Parts: sequence; C-alpha cells; structure tokens
Amino acid sequence: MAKKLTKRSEDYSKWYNELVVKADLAENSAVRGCMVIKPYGFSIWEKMQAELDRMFKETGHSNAYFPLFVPKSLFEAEEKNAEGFAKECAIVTHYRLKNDPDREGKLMVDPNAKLEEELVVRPTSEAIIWNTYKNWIQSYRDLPILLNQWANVVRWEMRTRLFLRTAEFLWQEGHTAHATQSEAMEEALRMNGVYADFAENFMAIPVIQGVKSANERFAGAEETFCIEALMQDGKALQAGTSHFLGQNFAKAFDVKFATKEGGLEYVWATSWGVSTRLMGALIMTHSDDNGLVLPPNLAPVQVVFIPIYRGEEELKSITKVVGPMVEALKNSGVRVQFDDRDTYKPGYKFNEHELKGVPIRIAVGPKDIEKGTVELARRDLLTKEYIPQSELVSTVKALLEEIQTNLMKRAQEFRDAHITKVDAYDEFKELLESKGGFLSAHWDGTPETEERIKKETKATIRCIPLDNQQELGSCIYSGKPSTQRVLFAKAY
RNA sequence: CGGGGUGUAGCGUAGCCCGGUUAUCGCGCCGCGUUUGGGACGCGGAGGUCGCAGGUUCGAAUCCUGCCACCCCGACCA
Repeated sequence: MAKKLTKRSEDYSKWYNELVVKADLAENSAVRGCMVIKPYGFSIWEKMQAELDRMFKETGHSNAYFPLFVPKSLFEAEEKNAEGFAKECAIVTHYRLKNDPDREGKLMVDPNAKLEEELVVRPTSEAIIWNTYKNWIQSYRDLPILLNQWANVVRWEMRTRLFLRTAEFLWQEGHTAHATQSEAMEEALRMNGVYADFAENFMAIPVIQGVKSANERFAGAEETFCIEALMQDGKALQAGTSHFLGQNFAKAFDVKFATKEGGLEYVWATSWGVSTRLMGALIMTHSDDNGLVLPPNLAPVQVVFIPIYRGEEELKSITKVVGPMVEALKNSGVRVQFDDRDTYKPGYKFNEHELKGVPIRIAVGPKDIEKGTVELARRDLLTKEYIPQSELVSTVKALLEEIQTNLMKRAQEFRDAHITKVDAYDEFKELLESKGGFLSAHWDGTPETEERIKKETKATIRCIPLDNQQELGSCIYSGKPSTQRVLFAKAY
C-alpha cells in the first residue's frame, strides 16, 4: 500500500484494478473468475444491503431463500417459452470424490457417483422460484407474492473483472407474482424507481431510468427497465434492471390461478436485481487518484480521528481530548473511528484513510490541544480547515450532508455534460472515440440497425429514457423516420 | 474457441537472444535504534520447487518438446 496509484489517464482499467486492491476492497481469488471480497469491501456491501433491504420492506416485500442448485430440466421448461438464455454456467454432474488409485495423494471424481440429472448452479433463480410458485399459487387470494432473495449466483463469464463481471457474484433478486398485467407492470416500474432512488440518494450515483431495446432485453422478459450510470472514463454501466416478465414464466412452469370471476388465468410476473457490480459503479463514479471516495451515507466509517503525538504521554493527553469528541459524535449518530495505532505514523494513516475513502478526517495534535481546535479534512475536495472543538458535532453533521450532496452534484454535472445530441453518423463515431459518454440519437427502432451500429462502433443502445420526449427525426444510421432519440454508449 | 503476450520471494521486476561461481533490484515483512502535523531514516535479517514434466549438455532460469495457468484483443455477457 505504499505506492501511488497509477494515473488514470495512463490506463483507466489498471487504475481501477489497483484501486480496488489497494483500498482493500477485493482481490482476484485463486478460483477462476471469482473474487475475494475483503472485510472492508464487504462492510460497504453490508451498508448497501441494509439500505436496500429497508427499501424493499417499505414497498411490501419479504425475504426468502431458494436452492443454489437448479435441476437442468427446469431450464428446459424455461427455454421453450423464452429462447436465448446464455448457456455459460457451472454444472454439477457428480456427488462424490475418491482417492485416485494411480496417483498417490490425489483425488478424482468417482465415476460411480454420476447424478441422474445434472444440477445447474443458479445463474439466476427464475426457474427454481417459478417451479416453487406453481405449488404456492392456486387462487387470486394467493396473490400477489412479493419476495426478495439475497444470494450468490454463478455465470461462467469468458472474461471477468473485479466487481463488474465476476463468475460468482452477490446480489438480490426480487421475484413477484401478480393477478393482473397492470399490477405487474407497476411493480416492475416501482422497483426500477427504488433502484434509481437508492443509487442517487444513497450512493450519489446519478442514473438514467429507461427501457431496454429488444436486443438488450433479458431473454425471458417482455420489457426490461434499467438504471444506467456513466463512469468517469465515458463508458456506461448498467447498474440495475427490473423486468416485466409478462406471463412467460407462468406459462413455462404452468402457474395458473382461479380468478374472482371463476376463470383460470396465468400469473403475471416481475423480477429485478442489483449486485456487487454497484460497487464497481461506486468506484468508477467518485474515486480519484488518491483512492476511493465514499458518499457519507454509505461509508462504514464517516469520520476518522488521527492523533499527532510524540511519546506515550502526549498520546494520553490527546486521547483525553479526543475521547469525548468521539463519544459526542457517536451519540449523534455518526460512524466514527479513532485510529490510535502506534505502529503507523500520521502521514501513513492520512494516506491510508484517503485511499479507503473516509469522508472526513480529523487530526488532533499538541497545537490543537493548546488552541482548542481540530484539523478537519474533507475527502471529496481534499481541503483542510481548523475548527473550534466546541463546534465539532454541528460542523461534522453539516459537512457530511454537504459532502453527500456535493458528490451527487459533481457526478451529475459530469454525466449531463456527457450526454450529447448527435444527428450525423460520422459525428457519432467521432464523439464515441473522443468524448465518450451517452450519445442521444434518432434510431429507426429495428434490431438490425442497432446490431450494425454495435458491430461498427461497439456502441449499444443503453436505454430509451422513461421521460423521453417525442421528437420527429431520422435514424442516424438508416435515415428512416424516427419518433424519439435513444441513448447510445460504449458500455461495460 | 481464434489472435497476441507473460509465468523468477507476499507484490512488482532484472537476468533469457549469446548456457558457466552463492539468481538482481525495489516495495512489503522481521529485529534494534532514531523518528512521528502528508506514505520516515540508518544498520542488521528472514524469505526462492526460476509455472509443471521431460529432453539436450560436464553444467539449464537461460536451449528444445509437451503440458498448465494467467493477462490483453476478439467472440461471449440472464
């Protein structure tokens, strides 16, 4: 942790990776494509979980848990009604090991322990959950079912990246069942809104709520809503999705209910999820070359105290002053840490806490004791000021709010400055390379055009914003008539 | 799965083309001392199957063959 981070301009990817590792968030594991989330990184995830969980409960949802293993046949049922699911996944074929008779000390898969039917490690839980819902739903009185699951899922991604695309990742997945189409559609939109609220107000990540084009839509969905964020390198990141599944899964798993009127109808469904990928979004939205920058709402430690001292006696007298300040802040709901480790010097601690993104740092030394002040530094602006100890609590509380607001404002200004209206394909291509960001352009609405643009430029339609204005124009690629602009970008 | 690259201490690396003492350096780690308001310094020390297996050779980190792993670019991405 002693070296400076690589300058972002040199290689954004490298900068990102170094930051993740040096800030003690996570690292690549020995297991292919998987990462180890370290205690500090996990404490951030826990904060996110707690807030999301609160929001889900507030909107009437409960938590439940379903099996990690999904019998292969359940995917076959699903495939009939919704083709095009990715086939890359982990598959359990055997249930026992044995000692290898030919190689001392080695184990082998026992060929006699082959499973009748293979089990797929869940890449997502629609199949197993709808197979279960079938048994739970008979009547309109059983609806709606509003469940959420906190779980790990596995997708055998060809190429992985810390937090953004790992073979195994942590997420929550909501799975709801409804009696009517409109109710399910409302739910899908509501949860997309919850995600937007969470991203913007908790994580200070500005997002655009939108709907996916057919190409980018989840294979089993009728409509996929999403929140799209913009990273500091000008690439877009899908930060969360909410699917209106129509009756696809109900049909695949034969889930019907008796209506009030005595009819028999298929159930309407939604599913929605956000994952540890949001931590990647967090890092790439706010961080700088000094390390992570955490919005106060999310920071496991909001304020860190660092004593400046020579010798034990001086530390004792500083502790006497700092102790009550720590208590006062804790009592007013601030998450505080007093870093009195005597194994590191102040300069080292300054850098370490900066690297970890602690919003406010307070240094207290002999001069402060003498003058009744503390040195207060804010992570977002990297500025320092001296304030009277008597005003500490009120100053800190106000400052935490200000930092939260400022981070959001800063990210939003950057994002807004990187949404560009484009009407010519040459300009479109040029802007993708030079400026990046979202390009707002007319599109003829066909998957073919989207596909060609993707092939030629690597840009995809990130979403059609929910609050999009209707506007007549002609497709940037085909010249055919269009009624609205959509957002293109290169994406992670 | 195609195209390119890399494997040397916990991390980052030199050495390899052109084989030859005890495998280089930095960070980190351990000990002692001095230090402590922005990543301390000095001295001492520990730490290595040179990715794995085989071959050539008096002698292999270095040359040859096979294998494995990882990275980058594509493809892929619920």
